[in-house]
Amino acid sequence: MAKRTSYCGQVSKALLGQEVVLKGWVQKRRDLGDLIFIDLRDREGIVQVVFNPVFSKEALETAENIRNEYVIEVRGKVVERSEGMANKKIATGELEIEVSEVTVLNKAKTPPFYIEDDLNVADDLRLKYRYLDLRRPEMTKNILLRHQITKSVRQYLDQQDFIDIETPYLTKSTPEGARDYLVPSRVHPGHFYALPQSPQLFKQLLMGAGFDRYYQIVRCFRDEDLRGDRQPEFSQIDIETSFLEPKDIQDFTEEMLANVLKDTKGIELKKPFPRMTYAEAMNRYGSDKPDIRFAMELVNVNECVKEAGFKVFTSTIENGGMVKAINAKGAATHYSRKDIDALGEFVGIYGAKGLAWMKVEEDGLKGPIAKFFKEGAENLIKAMNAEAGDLLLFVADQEKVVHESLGALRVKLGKELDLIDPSVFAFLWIVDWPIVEYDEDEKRYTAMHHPFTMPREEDLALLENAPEKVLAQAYDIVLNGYELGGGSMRIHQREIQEKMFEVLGFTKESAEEQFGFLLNALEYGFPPHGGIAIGLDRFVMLLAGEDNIREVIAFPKNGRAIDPMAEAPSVVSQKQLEELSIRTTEIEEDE
RNA sequence: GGUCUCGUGGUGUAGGGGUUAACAUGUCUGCCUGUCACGCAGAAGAUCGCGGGUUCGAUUCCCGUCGAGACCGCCA
Repeated sequence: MAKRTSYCGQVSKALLGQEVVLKGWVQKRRDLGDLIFIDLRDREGIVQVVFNPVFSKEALETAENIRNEYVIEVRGKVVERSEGMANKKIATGELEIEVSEVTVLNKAKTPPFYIEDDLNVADDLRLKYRYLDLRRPEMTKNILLRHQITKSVRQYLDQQDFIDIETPYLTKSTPEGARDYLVPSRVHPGHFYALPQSPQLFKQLLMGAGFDRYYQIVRCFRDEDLRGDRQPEFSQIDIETSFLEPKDIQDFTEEMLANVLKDTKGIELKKPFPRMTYAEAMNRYGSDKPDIRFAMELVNVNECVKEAGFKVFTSTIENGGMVKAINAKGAATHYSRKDIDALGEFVGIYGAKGLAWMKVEEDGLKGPIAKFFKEGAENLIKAMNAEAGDLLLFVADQEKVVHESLGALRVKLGKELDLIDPSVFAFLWIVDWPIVEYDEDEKRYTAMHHPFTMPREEDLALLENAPEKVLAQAYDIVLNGYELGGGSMRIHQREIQEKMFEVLGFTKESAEEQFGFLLNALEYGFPPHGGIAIGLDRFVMLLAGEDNIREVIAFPKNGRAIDPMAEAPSVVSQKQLEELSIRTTEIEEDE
């Protein structure tokens, strides 16, 4: 077997006239009889190779039996295609290879789907044959981009004196947060490890150990239902530092992200990124991860509507709720009555009991409820910054419902009305998060970020009696409407950490049992510290222009956490279970 | 856990109470020396997801089930 001299996709004019050896997969064979063209593909691209009895009769005869996805090796001369024969669609389109020798390295069955971009097949089929799916140039490109991104991140963090340290995957289950993936211990019957939801405690303890600046590109595991931007195992760029302020951490994070954008997309980001408080984000966008690439902000219209005599609005306000609206600019003609009804159903998903609407026309407001607003129309139009052709959409409810429903509607309309420039990367910090929120189901406070987050110094006194008013030294980084990452300053004093556990409903004993090692460590000279974690999969997804993180993970799970290729999860033998002292309650179907 | 949508040759779709189940693409065979969505001629390929019901008759209607997708819940 001859040595490869070039990737197919990297054949260039510099090689003109030279003999090359290429190895790759047959993308397409075009058989014209005594003349055969093959598009040969490898990870870098495609080049056309030509079989002609003038170059080699033997090679032509071999080529007659070659089929798609065969792995072949060709030897031949790089030549310029004759006038008018260039293919502008591929990078190597002005060149081709005159083949003098060909070897079939391996045959291939006809693949279950065609290896091409813009594929239209069921996701499960793609996942079952993921190794074929990954041959598709757009998938190869995504995986290569992922590599470029992690390379850029590592380079930057290394330059900044961060130390890459591994942390355990077999660790301890904790009650807070997501459901854990458990791993049974053979050596200790009835005992289980948990796979980490994040290396949170370990990275804090590394600060306690004095490493000062840590990073790790690390797998995290959460046993929750999947979404387009959520997989049961996912990767974080995990960072922790000692002795820094939130601003320092945000600054180097921005620089790191900006470097990646520059290295991989050639885009120069403006720094610093904008900052917005959590309260403002909820108020203006109805979301803690607003997409600020377009406006259509939520407007509180309580003052404009409370006197109007429209009972739904007035009674909501009287009962402590609110009325907010968004202005779908110029959408009045795009949306029929039926379309608006559909929008009403959409906000219903988020608990809104209805969607009121009015169309703005030259001579005022129109629509079934317009009659209530004859008086205050001017004010309303002004508040909504409205003009003829606009569609005003209102939700009246308790704050949470108003924000969630209108926030979601805003995003939906932003897409439908094509208000979003997909080439823009809009980063944003969300700061001043509440430290806890009240969980109605569990009748207790739960940590909004995590239980180790440091409250603002000035709010510490409130922790005892009004924890819901305490703001955290926490910050999320948002990109194009996705939560890209989040971080915080951590508690480094035992008393405050104990107080926090108390607020979260832990008894002294349970706190000691779950997190005793952390509490102990805090007593041995623990430095002030804080950090951040960036969701790598989402970051790659957004830079790749995809809308599902499956597209940037080599071997992802499907929507039900199954790997259709490896057929995981699967039943295991009775012997294995016995070794682990495990008895299952489900009846196994296939062994 | 909930709501909604979908399940028809390898793949993607159309169809519809009685059909030879249609189309595109792929596959196979033959012809073809400038193709690149090659072309031309021909061929093979489907128990219409599975189970039950209604009916003289079901791939079509109904119920269940399994599978897939989207969203909600969940994801500190």
